[in-house]
Amino acid sequence: VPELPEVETVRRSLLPGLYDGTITAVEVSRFPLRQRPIDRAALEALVGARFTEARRHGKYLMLDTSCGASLLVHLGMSGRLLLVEREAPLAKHTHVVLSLSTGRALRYVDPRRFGIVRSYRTASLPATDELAALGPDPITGTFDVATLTAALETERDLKAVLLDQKVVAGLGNIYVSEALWEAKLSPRQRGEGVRGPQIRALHAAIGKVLRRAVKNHGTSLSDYVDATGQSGWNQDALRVYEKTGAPCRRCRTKICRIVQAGRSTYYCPTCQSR
DNA sequence: AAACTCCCCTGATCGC
DNA sequence: TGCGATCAGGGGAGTT
Repeated sequence: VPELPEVETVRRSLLPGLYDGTITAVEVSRFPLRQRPIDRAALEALVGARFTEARRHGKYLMLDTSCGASLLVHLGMSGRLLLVEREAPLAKHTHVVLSLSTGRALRYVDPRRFGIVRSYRTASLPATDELAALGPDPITGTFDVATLTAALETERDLKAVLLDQKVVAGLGNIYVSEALWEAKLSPRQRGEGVRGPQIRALHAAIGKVLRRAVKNHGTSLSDYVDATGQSGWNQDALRVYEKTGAPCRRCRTKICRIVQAGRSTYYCPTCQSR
């Protein structure tokens, strides 16, 4: 499940090599990504350009090029962005290949096709359907206690608020559970019931779990790997996610799993009681 | 506004 | 050994 730390790890692992050479060819599969056909012509317009910057906002990667267009990538559930030798074996479910003059290739692989690979004018990226409504990035952006406080003025529960990409961009199912455990807050607590000190604790917890996960090169629970095919090791640092029945590290109570909005939430019923 | 349901999609897993 | 059902969760869309 690629969330902010996994996408950031992909971004960093692209940097050795991404800016070298120019794009020489584009190939796309016949399958749609997220129910929309891949825009072959828009991607082919990148031929001749070179990558100049690799940026990230939440779970989105923005790869700027010298022609004024950017590649916008979202990994969805099962997406992989790989920078490999041109001749490396082609993985099943490879949907986009950008060949580089260096003999390498940027490949997008996504079995479930929930992801996005699109090209936009760099200047228009902030106004795109994908990015326009995104909340601040909690690592690089302006996600502060005041922003979180305002977002918590709601009857929605904490799980729903933190998963909402309009509130803060980059948290997914894993890191919401982890941040709420860190802050000792119940995922079922309503936003408006959270008081000042708890809001500060939650804000700090979000930063802490995300920074730790980035340091650990992301969480490789199922099949997440970076752009060079390397796994992360943050799964060894998880406190609650997929830890049903294991003892809470703080109080030894067994970790519980509940379902909220059709998604699993893991938490300690004792030290996250409110 | 927010909750609800349904949908997309493949691979792993499980029961028979 | 295979085969269908179930589950996983990133989103979006439509309805209440």
